[in-house]
Parts: sequence; C-alpha cells; structure tokens
Amino acid sequence: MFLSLPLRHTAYLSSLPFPIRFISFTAMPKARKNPLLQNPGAQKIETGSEDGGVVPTNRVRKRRVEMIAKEVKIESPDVKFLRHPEIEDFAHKSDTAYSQSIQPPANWERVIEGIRRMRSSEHAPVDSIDPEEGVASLQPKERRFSVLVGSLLSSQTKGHVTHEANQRLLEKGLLSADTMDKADEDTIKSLIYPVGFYTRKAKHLKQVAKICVSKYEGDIPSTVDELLLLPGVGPKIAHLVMIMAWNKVEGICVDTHVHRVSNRLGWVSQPGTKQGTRSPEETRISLQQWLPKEEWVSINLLLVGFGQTICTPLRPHCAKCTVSELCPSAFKEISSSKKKL
DNA sequence: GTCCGGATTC
DNA sequence: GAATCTGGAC
Repeated sequence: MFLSLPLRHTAYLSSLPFPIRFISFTAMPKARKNPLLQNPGAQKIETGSEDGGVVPTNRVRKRRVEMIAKEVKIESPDVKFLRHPEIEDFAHKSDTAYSQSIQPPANWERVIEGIRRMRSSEHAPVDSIDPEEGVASLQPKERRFSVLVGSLLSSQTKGHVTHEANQRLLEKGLLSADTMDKADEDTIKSLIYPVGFYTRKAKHLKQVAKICVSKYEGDIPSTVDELLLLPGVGPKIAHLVMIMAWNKVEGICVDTHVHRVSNRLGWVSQPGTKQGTRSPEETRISLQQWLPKEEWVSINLLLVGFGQTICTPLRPHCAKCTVSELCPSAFKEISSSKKKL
C-alpha cells in the first residue's frame, strides 16, 4: 500500500491493489497530478486543517497519514513523500525553517498601517470594480461559478476588462456550469475578447464547465486541491476562489503585486537565506509562516492597490510612499536601464 | 525557460 | 519599442 499526502489538508488513499504514483504538494506549481484523476477508484480522505496554514514538517505529515491509515484499517502503510523536482530544495528548507521559528519582519504592523492610510487617500484601479455587481441575483451555485469564471479571466488582464467580459457572459446567461457547458466555444471566445489569452481561456472555460457538471453537479470544487485540478486554475486563482466563493481562508492569494511588494519590503525570503523569493508560490509559503491569519484576506487587496498606484513594477513612486523609511528597497531601483529587486 | 495576446503606458 | 496587465500550461 502506498500513501501520499498533498501539501494541504487532504490525503488520498488508493483502494486499488497497486500503488498510486503521484506527486505530493498539489498546491505547489506544476505538481498537478492527482490520484483522483489517475485512479478513479482512489478514495479521498479529509484530515482537517493545517495549523495556521503553515507548511507542516514531513514528520507531521507522515503521522497524519499513518493515523488515517489506521482509521481505515490498513496496517503499516508505506508512506512516501514525492516532491516535484522544482520545489524539492525549497520545500526541504521550508520544513527546516518551520521546525525552527519564523520571526515576523520588523515593523510590519507599522508598514501595513501606513499602506492602509495611503490606500484610503489615493484611489486605485482595483477599488473601482465591484465583483458582486450583477451577480447578486444569481443562485449560490451560479454565484460561485461566476466567481470562478471571473478569476479565470483575470490573469494578465486589467480589472475593468475582466469585469466587462464577465458582464457580457452574464447577459447571455452563460454564468452557470450547465449553460457554459452547452455554449459554443467560439461564442465564448468572442464574448470574453479582449481579455488576455482569450483563445485559451475560452477552451479552459468549456472544460471547466464540463467538469463542474459531470463531477460537482453544476457547482464548483470546494477545496484548494480539487480547484487546482481544473485547467487554467493555478495557486493564485485557487486561493482567491476559496475566499470569494466559499468564504474559506486556506491560504493567501498571491499575485504579481503581492509577490513584488512583499519582496521589496523584505517580508519574504527563501528559507534560511536573505534572498527574496523567486515565485508567487514561494512568497505565499513564506508570508504564511509569519503573517497572522486575520490578515490573510485583506493583504491581497491592500497590496494590489498599493502595487497599482505607488509601488509599481517599473519606477516605483518611493517619494510619495509614506513607509519608504521602513522599506529596504526604497529609492534603490535605478530608473534608467537595469532592474533590481 | 517559452507561449498565449490585445490594450495601454511610458 | 519595451514592459506590463490581480497566471498558468507545456
């Protein structure tokens, strides 16, 4: 018997006589293989939530799997942890760092308070979009589906463009898994134009709708792990949908703004080093290790708006920033040629 | 790493 | 002309 445990709070147990081979840490990028897909006979077992959403050590993971195995009467399970090569090193260092204790960065509360004040005085593009507009009349199932659709459309796309595309889908009655499943792909494509990557997204929307109809009775998946199995859904979208659609906080929604700003502030690092994180996923793990869970939802909008208006990718407006004295990166990016972080 | 992608900004 | 837009798949 072969057991494995993904990063988050779900363990999968094969009911088949042969071992399941899959990569654990389904919340990590690219590690998307899941026994529920590879082995239709696999059994899914909930193990409860992680402690504060931090990365548990392998020892903790192994104990959980063994406890589950005992409950379902499997003697001496062979517990292995297979990691995606890309995150092997990072995950190992994360485990080590977690077993020590992560100290929050100095003055982080003052920084958040300062950013909050800047955000209330200066309007950001993200503030002018009401994701609930027009969908309030929808049934819960359709409202959740529309959240998923809107999130899928949002990548590399301005907020208002995403919003308008979603409104067009709403007018055509396509914001339900059932109708989206039946809709013509070219129709969807023309309705969502000009959102970024519209050809791929139209294809993904059709595929997602079909999965929602066939496996979730027209609803959307309710766990991070299962959301990650949907085509076009990665970590950023999965965590956003968990918060917006299910009102559950299982992780921080880290997009390009949260990633960039967190690194400039020196809030995140590769475990055991002073180097910044290399991907939004690394940033998510690093942030979750010290940021109190009460802040996990609000930090996204806070840093997105801040990143759109002041802490911009190119030529950040450090002179207008009231927390520049607390920022290790303030005034350090040369406006001419080479970019630093 | 490259591709998807038109609109917008500098 | 280059970079970016609340990324993800290959």
